[in-house]
Amino acid sequence: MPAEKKHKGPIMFPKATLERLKLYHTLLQEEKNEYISSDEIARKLSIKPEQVRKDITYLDYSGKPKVGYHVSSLLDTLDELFGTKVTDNIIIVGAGHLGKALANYDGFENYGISVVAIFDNNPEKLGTYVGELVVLPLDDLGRVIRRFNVKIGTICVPGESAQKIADLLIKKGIKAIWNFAPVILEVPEGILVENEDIARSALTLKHLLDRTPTEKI
Amino acid sequence: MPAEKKHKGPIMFPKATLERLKLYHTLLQEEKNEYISSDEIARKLSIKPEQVRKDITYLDYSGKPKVGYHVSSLLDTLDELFGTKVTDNIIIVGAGHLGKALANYDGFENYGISVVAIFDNNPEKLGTYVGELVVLPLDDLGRVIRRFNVKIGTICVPGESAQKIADLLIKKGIKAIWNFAPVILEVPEGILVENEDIARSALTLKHLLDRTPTEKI
DNA sequence: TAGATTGTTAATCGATTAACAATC
DNA sequence: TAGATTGTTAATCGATTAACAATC
Repeated sequence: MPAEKKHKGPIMFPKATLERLKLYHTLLQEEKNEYISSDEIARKLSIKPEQVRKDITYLDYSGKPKVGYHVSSLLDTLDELFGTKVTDNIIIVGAGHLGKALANYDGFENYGISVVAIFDNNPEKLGTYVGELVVLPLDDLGRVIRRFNVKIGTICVPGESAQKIADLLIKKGIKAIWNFAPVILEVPEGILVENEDIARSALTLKHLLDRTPTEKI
Repeated sequence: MPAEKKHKGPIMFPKATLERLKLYHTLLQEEKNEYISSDEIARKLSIKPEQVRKDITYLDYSGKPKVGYHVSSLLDTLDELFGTKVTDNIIIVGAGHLGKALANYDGFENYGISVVAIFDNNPEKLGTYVGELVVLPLDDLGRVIRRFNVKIGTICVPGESAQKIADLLIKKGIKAIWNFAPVILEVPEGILVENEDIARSALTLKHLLDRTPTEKI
């Protein structure tokens, strides 16, 4: 059936809009007042108020003219959008400093993320505790993924082994990879990858910093 | 002097281009061959080859028709752009799990980042070691910033105290903030903020995952 | 030379902004 | 009601893509 373009179902958000919606989410969580205006949101994020209003039109939500947006119900709408009230079980592969920090990260609670296991093949780490979790061998991956219905796998291993781990995770049924390793992963179609290489993100900072006009002496 | 629009000096890159250039940087670091084509870069990143070529025109670099881009010299150009060969000293505030993981992160070496100090005001942490660094009290901030010419301050404290720490860092002379706390910071003009709230970045993953067509049963 | 690949210009597309209408 | 703020439409701007010229 051609000429059938607009179908019901998941609305696609412009990527930039989605990024801003995440920032609104953070901002609203901090907000103490009952209502907030597009002007105030914009000011705090250094963007334009019409941008904020436009972004919000993508949501199934309306503000009140003359009053602003009702903070808690806009937050509910965003929680719905991101699924933060639905808990997703995730696993972490790699019990190095970063893997351990993530396993212990308490910020996940508010976001519907629960770390159910951490894996490592280093015999010295196997069986040790990371918070309340015991470090498990990779052989247990499949079992844990099935048992906890895990869709998201977090990669915290060195770059050299990241692709191998990605392949393994996918083979064991993972649908999305949260990649903290400093490499570009190749994955089959349909598998999501979210890159989170921490050093790479510092590049933006370094780039902008170096270009800031030099101070007068 | 009006009508003077195009001035020499730092070229401004479109934000999206800059993001991709970071990915090219990562990709080229892994590349074993001497040359790489725009087609291959595009394939690995799931983008279009003309996008890659266009992005590269922003750089002071030319490829070779019929051959491709010379990997090591393109990498040099990108290193120059991001300043990865120039070491920036950074400090970390907050010696929790994440702060400690960052202090120990060995991926920074390749990116021209050196962690010179970690701070915390919790008396139980003061004086303890994080890798080779001793946890220092916030009172030492100014001294360390001056001594090591620190421009980048990393915030790894809980959301509640993040704004206070940001204010303090700026007062002590920091020019850029790398913010791992789950809040939006307000800073004076001229101060850079790079947000890196880890849980927030999981929102994208959750959002997309929830919208993936449900599997047939 | 022919062929492959880069580089560039023009066309298209999409996102942002401006202007203003709607609304409480 | 008047005024403030949202919501929407149209204009602008910028980024992506397509087409093709340049080049080795």
